[in-house]
Amino acid sequence: MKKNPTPPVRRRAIKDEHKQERRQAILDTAWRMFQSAAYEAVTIAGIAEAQGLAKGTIFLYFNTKEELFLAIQEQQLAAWFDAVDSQLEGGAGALTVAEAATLISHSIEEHVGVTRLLAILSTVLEQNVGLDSALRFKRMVMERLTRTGGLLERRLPFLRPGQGAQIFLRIQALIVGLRHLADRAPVIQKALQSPDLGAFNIDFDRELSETIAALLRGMEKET
Amino acid sequence: MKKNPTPPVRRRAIKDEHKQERRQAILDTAWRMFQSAAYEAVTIAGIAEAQGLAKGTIFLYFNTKEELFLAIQEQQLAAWFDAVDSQLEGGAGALTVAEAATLISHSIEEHVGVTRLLAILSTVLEQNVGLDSALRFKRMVMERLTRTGGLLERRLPFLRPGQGAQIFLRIQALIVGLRHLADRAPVIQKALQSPDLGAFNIDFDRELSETIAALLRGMEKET
Amino acid sequence: MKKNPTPPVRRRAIKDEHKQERRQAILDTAWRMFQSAAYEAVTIAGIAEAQGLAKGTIFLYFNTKEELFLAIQEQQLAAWFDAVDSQLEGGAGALTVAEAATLISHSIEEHVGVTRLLAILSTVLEQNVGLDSALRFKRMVMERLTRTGGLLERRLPFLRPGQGAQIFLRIQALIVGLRHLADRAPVIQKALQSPDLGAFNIDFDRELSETIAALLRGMEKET
Amino acid sequence: MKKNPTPPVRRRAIKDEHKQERRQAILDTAWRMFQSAAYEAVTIAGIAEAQGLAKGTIFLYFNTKEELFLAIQEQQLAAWFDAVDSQLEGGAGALTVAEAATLISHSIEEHVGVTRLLAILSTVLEQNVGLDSALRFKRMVMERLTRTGGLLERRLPFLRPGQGAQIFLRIQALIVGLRHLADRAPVIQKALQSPDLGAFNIDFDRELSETIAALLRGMEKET
DNA sequence: AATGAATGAGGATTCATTCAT
DNA sequence: TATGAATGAATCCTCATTCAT
Repeated sequence: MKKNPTPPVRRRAIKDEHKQERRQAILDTAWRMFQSAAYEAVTIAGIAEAQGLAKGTIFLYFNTKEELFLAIQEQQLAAWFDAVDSQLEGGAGALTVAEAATLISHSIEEHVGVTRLLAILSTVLEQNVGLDSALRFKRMVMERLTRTGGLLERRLPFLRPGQGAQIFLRIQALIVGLRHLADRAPVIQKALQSPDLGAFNIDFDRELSETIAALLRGMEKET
Repeated sequence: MKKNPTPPVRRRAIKDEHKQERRQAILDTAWRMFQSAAYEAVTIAGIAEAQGLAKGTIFLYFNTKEELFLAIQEQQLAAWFDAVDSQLEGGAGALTVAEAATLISHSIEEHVGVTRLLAILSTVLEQNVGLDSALRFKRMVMERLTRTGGLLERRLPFLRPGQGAQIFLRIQALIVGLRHLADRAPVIQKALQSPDLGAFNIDFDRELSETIAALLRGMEKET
Repeated sequence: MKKNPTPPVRRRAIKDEHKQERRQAILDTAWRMFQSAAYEAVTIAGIAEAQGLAKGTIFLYFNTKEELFLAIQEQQLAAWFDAVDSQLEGGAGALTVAEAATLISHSIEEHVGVTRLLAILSTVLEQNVGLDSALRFKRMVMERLTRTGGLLERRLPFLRPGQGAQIFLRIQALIVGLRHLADRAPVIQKALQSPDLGAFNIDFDRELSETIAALLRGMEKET
Repeated sequence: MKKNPTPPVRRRAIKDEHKQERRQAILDTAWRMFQSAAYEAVTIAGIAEAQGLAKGTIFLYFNTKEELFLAIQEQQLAAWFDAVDSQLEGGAGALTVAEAATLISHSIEEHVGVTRLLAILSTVLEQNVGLDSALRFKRMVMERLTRTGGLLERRLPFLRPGQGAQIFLRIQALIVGLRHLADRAPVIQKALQSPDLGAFNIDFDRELSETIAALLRGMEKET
């Protein structure tokens, strides 16, 4: 059935480099599938098939389904932090609160997937994961949070040391919460078409942006 | 086998009044069980048994498990709104932002269960309910949100019309997000014992309170 | 597809009597399947299908596959004890050791299945069973062992109190061991066709009978 | 990465002698692991790792996991026969039945592992081996059985030719059966704490010893 | 209205074994 | 010879929901 004269996929990943490639290919496939389906709908069997591998092979690279998606989250989160960092490092002078809020909320808008994963992080992903994976993930987040928080503090001089990271923690909470408000089940979608419920049709991006702005202003004033 | 001359529980709820009683009894039992167990751990079979009913009977009063818990959420949310309302109506003069933040966050602290339900509202409860239930629930929330939002606006004069409700929506998002951050799986719990990760051990109540305060201050300044 | 004008199987077992019937039907089916297949080859799905039930229904009657087979063992063992008892009660006078050995080993020959179950009792059946089932089973065995042991003591006057039961325990061990020697995998079967290995082709019944006889004689002499 | 000037382990076993060494090393490791874990818990991967080899390498020396353990059983059984032989050859005169029973049961007590392997011999080990391995194993057992049986006949003059081997076969059955009775699953362990079931808590060594004695007495009397 | 027996979908995971390198 | 990456078979059990009684 398969007659590729030149098989596009390496049969065996012997070298570390190739193993990394394969690991990444699995992550990419899973990530792609997750973007158009709910977490539960993305099965290991599906990922394996889509990737041209056997089910068992997936488990050579990830101990559990949850660890696989935690690894995805790790990368996506890192990508988001990268984006924010480069924005914050892009300039030197102090930002206005409005500018900072826009910068952050824009970066989030461009990483929608992260927010969907974030929304199931504690209830699903972190539930079936080894201590190693958990530690690795949390440490990565902590590190980036500290770093990016520091960068933010530099651009928002009213922030006291540590408040940068704290803001991002609060923003994370906001993201999860707003994701929940914005990702509505079909029935809810339908219900909210009722004119009297229009106010529930919130715009995730806009609402996030404004709330972040308010939050920053509030922390500024606090000083 | 059981020949109670005066059965303590009504066998059949014929009159509407009795049906309501039974419906409420089911809700109360489920609510009680949920307070000391995870949602998944509260099974229909368990509720039925605890209530002295048959499994099938539960489904005469609620179409799905999710509708049952949505009804609970409706009541608990109403109770919370009641508490906030009475607080806001208790006084007349303008509140400081700090006072308002304390008032709100205290009311939340006293309704922990609500926040736990809120955290699974969109991902679980709203996923398997009928349009009727969804509409009814959303309408109730909208109504209370508007009302309580109005009351808040009266006590925080810097708020523009509609901002009161908006604040509560933002707080809802915060609650969900912070719940997720605070309710950690055992592995995560263990991981966070690592000294370098201590900053992740957030105190739900305290963090919520402070963030609400910052948010209110920010919205005040906005004007 | 199924158009039985008069369905041969009751659809729902409401009355206790019918539930017992269904439970027994499941046991009978599983037992029948076990007699022509290895334990692992008898799957719950297979039993359910053969019985015209859904998989889940089996679990209404038995908590685990192992409990199901433990229940079978309970019945089969009881049947064997019944047979031995009736033999022992059939006469009154003292038996010779040879007569007793023959009586017992004959009864075993007529209950081959019991010995096959006995052979997997501790390694398989007792591994995934609730405390209740375990207790129930062990108590039943204990009771019958005591009873039948007592009967044996009456017919073999040289036995001291308690030795009857002890003999049956030793016989149980012998059965298990000889079963293991006699139930050979196909390769072993083939290997034992080699002339120099002929002595390994033991005859379960004969060997059991003779060993029991020797054992009884030895216990007689002991006195 | 590792540049040991004098590698402690031979990388490649070219000469037959070295192959034997490696084969034996694998057996020793597996045997050591089996002594503190259940058969299923001793995995090929585990053995390989403990031995510093790759999984695949194990299969260069043994066709299946079962053949590996059959080879272990072969050696351990031989060791046990050696022990018995040297005991039997140690003296010259006739033994009493009690002395013989003690001699044998003591030798078994000192080879607990053998009895544990014996208990899974026919149900597990012999199920997935090649004809060659099977033949080799059975022939070895036959040979030793004959030899040791002969030695026993010399020390127990009442035994007729062939009865020595027969006794050991019966003892093997007893061992298997008593192992099954003595090695109880945790639930069973718990169940047997019930006072009325105390009689099931048999002492393997003691029971084996007494039963062997009875068996020998019985065979003596038989003559 | 109440019961509770029956249903059935649904999926991760392990590990001996193979075989490309 | 050695490696170790890849394979893939194989199955129990839960529990919300339905529906015959």
